[in-house]
Order: sequence, then structure tokens, then C-alpha cells
Amino acid sequence: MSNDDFRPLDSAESDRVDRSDFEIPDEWTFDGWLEDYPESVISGPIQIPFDQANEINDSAGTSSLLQVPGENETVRERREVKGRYAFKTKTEVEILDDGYRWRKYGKKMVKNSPNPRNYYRCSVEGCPVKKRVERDKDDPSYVITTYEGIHNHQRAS
DNA sequence: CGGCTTTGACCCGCGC
DNA sequence: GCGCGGGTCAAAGCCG
Repeated sequence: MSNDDFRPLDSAESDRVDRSDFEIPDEWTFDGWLEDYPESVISGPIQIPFDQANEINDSAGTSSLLQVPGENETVRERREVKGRYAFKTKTEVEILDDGYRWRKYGKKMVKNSPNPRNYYRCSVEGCPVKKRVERDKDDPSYVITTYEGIHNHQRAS
């Protein structure tokens, strides 16, 4: 998948998106935009033209919506949160290939949600990056992925 | 054999 | 203290 597969919504499309799904949880305090972070935080399918994406920030300036072509991936929201980077993807698929190799190291049921949360660590020796993946309890057609940390290596699979 | 999942146990911080 | 919730460990099993 190339960078060109991802583009921001234009303003008309953006207006049609129901943003009520996208309330920011209290524990997700906003802490700057992604371009403040090295490219290594981002990879594969979520690599997008952030300068353009920022132009369609919501009024709070804390999220943006992206149109992603494809059967099962249509709308994403991204957020930058205190060294974490989270996005929601409308997808049937649980495992999204983001160009890195991940090793699963835990799975927990979360309170108030019927869906488990999965914990992954980057497979590269010494790389501190983790991510967790869970289905949105309010709208199971979405998968929420949260990245934490910065890869200390190039993408390599 | 090597790398990955699976899974229950363990740890730790926090509120009562 | 103690229990609960969230996060992690690690032994065992699975699979190429």
C-alpha cells in the first residue's frame, strides 16, 4: 500500500461524516500533532499526508478524518495523545498490516466492553514500540489501534 | 528448530 | 490491607 492510497476528506465529504462517534475519551488528553514525531511512529496504512489532514481538523483541533479507499476501510480518525497515537478504522479485519512485525504478548477483556483488547510488541530486538488493538464497544464495525513509542529502526519485515 | 500465540498467573497503582 | 482493573510475563503449545 502506498502513501497515495490515503487522502483527507474534502470539505463536502467531511460534512457528511457523522462525528458523534468520535468523542475523545477523557483519558486521551491531546498533546500535539503527529508531525512533531518522527516518521517511525507511523507506518503502512496510516501513513498519510498530515499537512493536508490537519486542514480538516475538527473544531477542537484534536482529530481529523481521512477517507481510505477499500472494501473494509473507509473512514479513519486519528489522534495524537501524549506520545501515543491512536486511530479508528472501519474494518471487518482485526489484523491490519502496517508494515512492521508484531508479537502478541497479552489479551484482556476490558470492563464495559464485550470485546477483548490485544497487546502487541514490535518484534525487533530492543525496539520499544507497542500497540494495542480492540474493537470499539459502541460501534463494533470499528477497530481502535493505539501505537505507543517510536521505532528505533527502519521498517523491516 | 525458531518464531509466534495462547493463556493463566503475576504485578502494580489506586480507591475504599 | 484488600480487591479491582489494566498491563505484562512466561511456560507451553502450535506451525512454518
